[in-house]
Amino acid sequence: MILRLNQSSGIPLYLQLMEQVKHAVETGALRSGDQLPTIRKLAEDLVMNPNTVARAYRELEHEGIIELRHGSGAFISESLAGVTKVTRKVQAVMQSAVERLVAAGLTGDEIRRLLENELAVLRDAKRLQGAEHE
Amino acid sequence: MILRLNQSSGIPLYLQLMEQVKHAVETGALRSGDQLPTIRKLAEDLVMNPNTVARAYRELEHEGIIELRHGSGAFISESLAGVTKVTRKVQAVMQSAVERLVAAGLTGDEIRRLLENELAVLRDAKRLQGAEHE
Amino acid sequence: MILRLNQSSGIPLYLQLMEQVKHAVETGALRSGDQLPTIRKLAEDLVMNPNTVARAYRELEHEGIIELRHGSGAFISESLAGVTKVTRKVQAVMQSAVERLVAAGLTGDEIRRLLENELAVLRDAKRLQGAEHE
Amino acid sequence: MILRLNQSSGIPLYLQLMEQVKHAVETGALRSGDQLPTIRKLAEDLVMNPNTVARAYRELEHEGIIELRHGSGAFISESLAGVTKVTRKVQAVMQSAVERLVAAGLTGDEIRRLLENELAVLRDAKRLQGAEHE
DNA sequence: GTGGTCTAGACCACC
DNA sequence: GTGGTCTAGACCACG
Repeated sequence: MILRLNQSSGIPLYLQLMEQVKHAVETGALRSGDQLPTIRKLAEDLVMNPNTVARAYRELEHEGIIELRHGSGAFISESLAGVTKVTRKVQAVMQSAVERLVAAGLTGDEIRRLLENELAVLRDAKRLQGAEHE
Repeated sequence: MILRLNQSSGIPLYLQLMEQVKHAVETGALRSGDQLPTIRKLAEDLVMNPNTVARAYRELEHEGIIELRHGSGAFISESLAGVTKVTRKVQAVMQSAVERLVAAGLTGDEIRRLLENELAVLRDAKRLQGAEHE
Repeated sequence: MILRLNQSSGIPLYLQLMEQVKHAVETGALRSGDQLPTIRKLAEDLVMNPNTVARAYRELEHEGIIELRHGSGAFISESLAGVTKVTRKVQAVMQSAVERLVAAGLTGDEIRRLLENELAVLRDAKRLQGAEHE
Repeated sequence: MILRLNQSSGIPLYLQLMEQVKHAVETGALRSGDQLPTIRKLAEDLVMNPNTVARAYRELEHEGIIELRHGSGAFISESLAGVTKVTRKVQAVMQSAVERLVAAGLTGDEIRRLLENELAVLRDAKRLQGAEHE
């Protein structure tokens, strides 16, 4: 699993960590039973405060994505009922769209705004289900 | 111009406002020279504090999107050099992708993570240009 | 007299106008009895609101720099007791300093901060007399 | 670092604060990595509202002068690319000029106008580079 | 304990 | 009437 953290993004580090673990689970890069790095090791590797890694792990546990087993570490949960499987086919849809938008000259921020706008339209039309961060 | 604000999203209201104004400018809903609502009026319409609207306007001015004329109001800048034109064709690309992803059962958050992942891949490949919020 | 106005400077237009008239008087470009342009004409020439020109003239009159004679126009005052004569020699001192600073790579803002710092030091030492804008 | 604020100057407090921090950075009184006082402490020391200090810090961050690290404090940026080094030699140029002008009887305001005039002349001659506040 | 956001309301400055 | 500043204080988010 590749972890890309951006210190100066303004997005909380613990949230960046959570999002990347979730995405890895969704794509199958991380599977039920897989062990995650220890808090201490991850904090060291990513040069961040162990409290921050701990918070990410704690909230991932709260969401049922991982299990914290005292004394032995953090593991991807066995039951991942609510997790959608993001297939390669599905990834290809986004990849293709992004490539066309970048080719059209759009920046990442502009693409994000486009996406948010589409999601907002669907939300207004009540066609979109599930937990939303906004 | 449609303004959709989400009080419970956790995203600062002034940022939501900024993003929506930027998107309106990118799609051409707002054009150079157009006058924006006054701070007080917008605050009243959106049921928020005038200081919060003022902060959004002030930061949009810093970014060169709008111009604040003391005593006369807020206007879209005449020179919008860095603004990409988001055409209907470009919007259709995103709309189509989102519709397929929603049909595949993905939630908004999952779609956002997919997008972030694609952008991160391109960023690593140094193919993506322009200001990024992360 | 050359008038240089900067619409986007953030400095009030009426103040810019006042400063330039004062400087012209100090250097002798404008002398006692000289007639200033009418409010209407100046507003037209500089593409600004006549109220703004009127305010500048009103405050210059308040400071005793000019006299407003109803029906005939604005004139530089006959008695300019408090006005320091800025000789060419004095101007040369500043010119030489600025040229050396610009040659050293400083921007206008940096030079202004240098000046403010020097003035503050003198002010603290109580060696500087006279009205200060700060 | 010496901070001189003038409550009655008409110049916004947050701007005065920004200018002084910038000058301290330019002269080397503050260096990359140095921690600034916390918002609350500075507000207390200067007898002003924490929000006002926060605004100064926020705008200095926008300009890339400082870095705000959530939960740990404010620090001078590591990369200060655009900052000119104001050496003692350069300071001496301004000091000497100001002393001669004060000796000639000029007030601070008159000296400021002299400077602005010189800068305007150079600007017109397109010899002056860099960000200008006007 | 750090910075960040938001509200409420007063008062000022500009056009 | 417009935007701009400042204060006061509550509450949240981060490390």
